[in-house]
Amino acid sequence: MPELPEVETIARGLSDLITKQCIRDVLVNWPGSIPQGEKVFRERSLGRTIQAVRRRAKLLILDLDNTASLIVHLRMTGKVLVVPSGQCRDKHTHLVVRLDRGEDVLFNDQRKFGSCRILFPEEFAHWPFYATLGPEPLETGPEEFNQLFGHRRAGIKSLLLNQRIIAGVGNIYADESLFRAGIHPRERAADLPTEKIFALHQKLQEVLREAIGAGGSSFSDYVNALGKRGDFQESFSVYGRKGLACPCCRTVLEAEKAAGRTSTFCPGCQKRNRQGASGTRRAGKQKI
DNA sequence: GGGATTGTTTAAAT
DNA sequence: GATTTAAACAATCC
Repeated sequence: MPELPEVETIARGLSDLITKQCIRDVLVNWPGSIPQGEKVFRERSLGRTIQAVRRRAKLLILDLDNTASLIVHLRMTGKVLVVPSGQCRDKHTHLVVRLDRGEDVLFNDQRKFGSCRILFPEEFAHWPFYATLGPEPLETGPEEFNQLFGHRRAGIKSLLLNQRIIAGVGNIYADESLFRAGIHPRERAADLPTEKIFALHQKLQEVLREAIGAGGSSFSDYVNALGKRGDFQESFSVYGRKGLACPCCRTVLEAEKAAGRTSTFCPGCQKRNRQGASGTRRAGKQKI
């Protein structure tokens, strides 16, 4: 749910609220939210000042004045909220970072998949997940983008979702950018003409920028650091709209599994390159 | 209670 | 051996 635009929105809001504030206390309600354990987490954060808040991929990163970084991965249902100290605590609030000016930063996660850790630069750089992330889509030019995808035989959607190929894209923005570029989600990347790859690059950047401008998407329960919902769900063309009309050609939208995830697309606007044309013809061996 | 939800890892297949 | 696919995993909701 929180993908690049949502995490970016949280980071920007959080930056205004907590930069230059000092961490006075840490309260742990669910130890599973901090894999390093409470002792290490407290040692590395108590008395430290938050110098900057930023995003990389879907990671929210708070840089501390001891060179360490507090890194939050929201996964499915994670939220980070700033509230007046002691307020608004519910059973899904797993971690409370108490600041020195009367506010708490809450880590709230209904499904407990998210996590928070504090890493020093050396550890951060060698964290396998971080070290293997692909480039930021908004900082990638068309030629580089083409090199990431052009020769690969995997389905285009699974590549978009692969954080090692390109970072920060999830199911929403994969479906929306494929629709805008007129590409079927199960098309093999290598079968796409270069112009289509360029189109995808442009549309992906476009949809990400629009979503950031709208404060992210809140089709379910996403909220930013102030508890405010985003507006981009109003602009979805295909995501979550199976059975409804394509906003472009009015064809009924369909859904298929691609890379193990539901993928909604328009059969009219997103036609397959070759395979689809002659039905189910298939070369080579075929088991009965 | 089965199925869907998510991003990521790991195992298996090509 | 590299690339790709599928299944597993976490917890919860409907």
